[in-house]
Amino acid sequence: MTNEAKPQARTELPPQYAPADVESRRYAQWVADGRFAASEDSDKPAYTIVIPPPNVTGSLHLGHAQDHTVIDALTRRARMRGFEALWMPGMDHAGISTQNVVERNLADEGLSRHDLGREAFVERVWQWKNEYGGKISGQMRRLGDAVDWDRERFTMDEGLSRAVQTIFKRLYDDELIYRAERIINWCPRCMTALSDIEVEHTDDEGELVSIRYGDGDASIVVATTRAETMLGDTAVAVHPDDARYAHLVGTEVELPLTGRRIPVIADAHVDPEFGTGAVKVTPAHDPNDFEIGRRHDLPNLTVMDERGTVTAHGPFQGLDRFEARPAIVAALRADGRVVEEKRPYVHAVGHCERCKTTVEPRLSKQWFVKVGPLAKAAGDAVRDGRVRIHPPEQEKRYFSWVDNIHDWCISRQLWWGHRIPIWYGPDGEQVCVGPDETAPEGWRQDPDVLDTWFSSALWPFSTLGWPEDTASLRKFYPNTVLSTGYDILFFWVVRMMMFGMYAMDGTPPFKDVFLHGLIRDEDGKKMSKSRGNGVDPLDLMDAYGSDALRFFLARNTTPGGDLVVNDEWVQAARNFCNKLWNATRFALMSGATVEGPLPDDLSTTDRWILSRLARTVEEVDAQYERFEFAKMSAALYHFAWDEVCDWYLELSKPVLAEGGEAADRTRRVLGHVLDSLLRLLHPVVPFVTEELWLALTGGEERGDSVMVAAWPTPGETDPQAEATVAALQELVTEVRRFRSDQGLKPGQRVATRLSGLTEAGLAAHENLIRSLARLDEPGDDFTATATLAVTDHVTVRLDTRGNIDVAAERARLDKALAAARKELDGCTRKLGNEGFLAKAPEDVVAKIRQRQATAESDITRITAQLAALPAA
RNA sequence: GGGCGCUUAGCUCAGCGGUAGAGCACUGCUCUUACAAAGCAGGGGUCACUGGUUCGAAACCAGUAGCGCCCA
Repeated sequence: MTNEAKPQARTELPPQYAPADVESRRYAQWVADGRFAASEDSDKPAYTIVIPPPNVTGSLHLGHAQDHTVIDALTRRARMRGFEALWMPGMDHAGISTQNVVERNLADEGLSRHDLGREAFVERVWQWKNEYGGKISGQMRRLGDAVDWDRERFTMDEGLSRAVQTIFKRLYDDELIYRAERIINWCPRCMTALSDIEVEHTDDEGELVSIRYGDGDASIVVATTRAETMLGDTAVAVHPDDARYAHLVGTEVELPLTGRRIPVIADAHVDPEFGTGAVKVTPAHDPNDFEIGRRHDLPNLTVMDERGTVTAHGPFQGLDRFEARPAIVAALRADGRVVEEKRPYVHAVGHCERCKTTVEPRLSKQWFVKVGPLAKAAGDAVRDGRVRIHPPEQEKRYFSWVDNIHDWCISRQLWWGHRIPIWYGPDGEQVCVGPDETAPEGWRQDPDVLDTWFSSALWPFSTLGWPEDTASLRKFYPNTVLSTGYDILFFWVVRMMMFGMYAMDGTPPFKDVFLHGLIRDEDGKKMSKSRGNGVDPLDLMDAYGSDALRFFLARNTTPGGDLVVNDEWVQAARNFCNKLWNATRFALMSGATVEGPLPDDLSTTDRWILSRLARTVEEVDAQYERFEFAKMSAALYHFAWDEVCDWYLELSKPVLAEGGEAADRTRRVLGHVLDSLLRLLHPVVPFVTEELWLALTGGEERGDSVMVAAWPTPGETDPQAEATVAALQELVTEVRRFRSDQGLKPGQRVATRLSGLTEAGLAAHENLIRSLARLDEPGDDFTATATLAVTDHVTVRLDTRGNIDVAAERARLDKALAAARKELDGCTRKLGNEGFLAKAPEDVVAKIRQRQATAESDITRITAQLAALPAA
């Protein structure tokens, strides 16, 4: 290959970036080259993040895309910084939702899971998983996720199931798992127990009915929103100090409609201020009443079955709970028992997180984790700084939860999931069976399965081979960072903390927890399946490219902050990718190179851009450390667009056109700056940077990749070059503003005489100034028709040949004068204030004095210009 | 009911004691050979309200109003 041929080939980038031509090709190449694989045998320090396992039933939404962008950026950057970076992929089995989906499919065939039987049904779910579970991995490939696919895990895999059984057995043996009859949240539609946090509370319109129990002097009025539960009342409770009812405590009243007599009891938990101060007690159908019942040895009378159908004998038997309510109120009314009815009465009602059905508190025998000691350890790990939560404000939520935690109901009346490893003997014995143990002959296994979060809680180490002492586990545990939305802090993060520390000898599962916000639609509403306002990330990627979506997400990801989706912003991110594309295209056309060391004796503008690059590297590193993705992205956006493209490339054009050694040096600096910029951007926008970096460096033939290029380190800053270029920018901008105000066409060149450049330190840059401001040298017939005094030093005389719009110029100067006067007034007022002079720090006073002086000279200069204007 | 947080330009947000900022949107002029998915220039804010602290408050304190989230 000849030297001439190569640069020629390198200029052949099309004028627009076409993501579709690049993305799938690059991703396939990365996978083929094994770029994502992490090795436990590596000498490099480990950097580990596990994917928050998506539900196998679903597909990724924008919230996942945001989370994946963050994780991918962190791990890609870690890899470039020399870490053995592992991003662990996988999915969870999503017990309730998956079972629901498959049951719905069965229903279409007119079948229920009971028609199939347990074994066949579970087989059916596996079939479904194998058929449809692939959608998510396809989405991840489109997003560019650099996950180690060879390590992909599923919570129902054999190894992970073994981990579940192992930890269950350990917790059971440590008496941290127990079975008890309690009031739990029951979903009558899913027909299973739910944990507290799987219940969503909303303010719903209901009714408040006041009912008189007993008769005459021995009557007492109670209020309820759930009249149908009165069939199961076993007491009426009042506060012990409530004088109104003191005479009734210890007596019995007749329960309407049933003829049963129930006691009036005194309990300190009754609020005498609420309603009549007397409450009906239904221990089998309300958690608070259950506690009262326990304290007073009341019978638990269950009057509804697991479908929410009334089972109490009598006229209401067989009615659904929502039919029974009006029927019972009507009967009470007919009986003269209803004292008052409030309708609508707004109160908090619990709903099943998965299907939104109203949750029924139900007395039943379930398995629980005793979380007290586990939560204590999890809280301490954050309190003593072993685990840091970003942003720190979220720590309060974390603490309030681990400090006030309730035992965790882990059994679910489902078939899809990890079956509880407890076996019952013929005489009521029970045994917990470990992974390599078998239950005694003839014993029966508990029919229930475990909450999905029980297995998700093991994710940071079960995916690495635990309970085996694997090399992977030793290398990659604890994880470095855990990134997820703040909405699942309790669902998942706390539980990983509890189980991780329990299983791994007190070592927390990760060092940093990064919590980002939720995605909202354009109206600011939270995106959710039930609202139907979700956006498919694939649609946005199809329209604008993966990098555009990723850059948009990164640029709007703040610790704890929500993100509003707007098509125009994704478009703006797409435009940014195109800008990068064209900057590199220009560089290639200009012969930019990455070969050899940076030359000495660089020009001021070369030193300036290198100084700005150094500051950008520092800024990007600092923001990454703080998980400030928005600020990190903004720093790169600003550097790339405003400094490299808008100024450095424009400043380079005349130098490159000139040719010679100066041009060679600039070609080298240009190559260096773009090389560094592409590396810095790669973790966020992997595809376009790979394509451009390979083109710029010629790395394609070497089988190279920006993925494994070293992360830039900050170079020297050059304050002197920065000051000079700042002055140059001010001068050029001032001339451009004048031109624009005067209505001069952008391309129109204007003969101009510049004076005072030497004093301003800009003498060496006159040709650059002329190039950027489109100013020609004055000819023989030069006549200054307008004068600009830009700073104290520089005067610009322009020959606009009578085209001067005096009114426009006067308006502009008047405005500038007003601003300068306002500034002068402010400064003078401050400096005339003795309190300010006496108490303000010296540097502040000096700064104000400086500003006062500048304002004064501005006023003098502008006033002179105004005076020099021809009369209107 | 308890707790936490928010209120700054049309939108989304940054700034958290010392000249009110960014991106997008908007207006004007331009196809100036990297890019019209662009360039250049510009307009736009009593920093929710009321008090207080301070030489100085968007920022600190107290209260008010509205909004949001979490937990019960």
